[in-house]
Amino acid sequence: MSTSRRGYHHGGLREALVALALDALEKEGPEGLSLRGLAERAGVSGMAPYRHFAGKPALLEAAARHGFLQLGEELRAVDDAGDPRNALIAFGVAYVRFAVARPGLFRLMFGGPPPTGAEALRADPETVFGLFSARIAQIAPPAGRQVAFLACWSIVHGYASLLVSGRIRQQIGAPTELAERLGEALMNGLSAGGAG
Amino acid sequence: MSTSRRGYHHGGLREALVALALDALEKEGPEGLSLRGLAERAGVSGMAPYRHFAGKPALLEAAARHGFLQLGEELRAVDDAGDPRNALIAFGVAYVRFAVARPGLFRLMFGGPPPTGAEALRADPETVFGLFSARIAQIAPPAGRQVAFLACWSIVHGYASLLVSGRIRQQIGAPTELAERLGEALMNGLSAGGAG
DNA sequence: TGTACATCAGTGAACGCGCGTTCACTGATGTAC
DNA sequence: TGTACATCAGTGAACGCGCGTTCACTGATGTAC
Repeated sequence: MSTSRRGYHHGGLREALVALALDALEKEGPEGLSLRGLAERAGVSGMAPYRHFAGKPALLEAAARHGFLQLGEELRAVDDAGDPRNALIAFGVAYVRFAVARPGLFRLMFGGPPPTGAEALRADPETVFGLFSARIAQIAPPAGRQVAFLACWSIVHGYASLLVSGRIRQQIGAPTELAERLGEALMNGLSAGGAG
Repeated sequence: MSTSRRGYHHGGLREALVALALDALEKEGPEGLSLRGLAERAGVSGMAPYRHFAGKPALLEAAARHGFLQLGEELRAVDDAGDPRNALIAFGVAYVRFAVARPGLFRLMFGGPPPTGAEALRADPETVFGLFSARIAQIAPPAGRQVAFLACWSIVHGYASLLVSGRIRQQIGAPTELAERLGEALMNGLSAGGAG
């Protein structure tokens, strides 16, 4: 609304700061991110962010939450309730694609304990992974669901993490293609073993 | 040798600094680690570390290398060339045990790009995971080895990472027991699908 | 065994930096009457 | 429609801190002769 008018009031400073944080996350990594730097880039005094965030951890949490919501959307976009096996593989591919496209954000989201330790943030992944759970429930017997869920999330998260931390050279194959093959191998295991 | 004599010369400052770094890694996390703090804890001036390390990244690399060597040892200790399937599962359990016991070190080792980007450090995991490779070669056909290797490393690394970053509550089961079940599920998949 | 000297491993003061955060403030905005 | 006033969203100078790193130095050690 006041976005068009430049002046004393920024208008959408909160959203602008989160957007700049997401940008800086990729350029400088989670460690290099500073509140002052973001304020400067937003064209605003160093104190202005404190109008909108309690402090640096609060801003980081907002950025991480944004990431979880975005990841959730990208998973939903490839979901397929009719073919849960394919849906799970597609989730894995989307997860890896997300991590490779936004390694800084991915590291913020999963690199350590949540910035503020807020319950809400901790719950967010479970919202995202409610998608995983729902598809798993379609293919695994109740007793095997927990292990199947952990297996799916672990293999995909591990592959994404190893790519992002540079421990796997990407040249050995397109990440998304390999993610697909990993998913298939695991699917075989879950059905063969009954995951019990 | 001169360890017993306290005086101008510390004696084993390099080793002492690495040991203190490993300690601080668990108490303050990789981000909270400072060269000055370590020097102070070693009872030495702030400049003394520069006798032994080019700078902070060099010290971090030394600590990370220590971690990779240690992890390699712990994997070797549970190796079993006679039963590669069991050996791989035991590797996974040991890997998870390592991560849970030393989360700070684990995050340093795998949290981001290697501190100095040195080739030697990048190669270290491959030394460690030469163990994985050798056992995989015993159970997977040549064409499927790459995928099988990635699948093993990913599932175990992912589970360890999710535990360390607090995204999985440890209460849902003993980490090592779950690691074992994840390993079994994956083993089924690798043999059922031919991993080809 | 004694001496001279190179080298090694530390000291300690200081630098400049960027940070998160505080403080008291001021300009802009919106609303009640 | 106009005015008074509460509230909101910024300013800008300053604080104190801990950091990595520099500099010129000095005490301890070991070795050649």
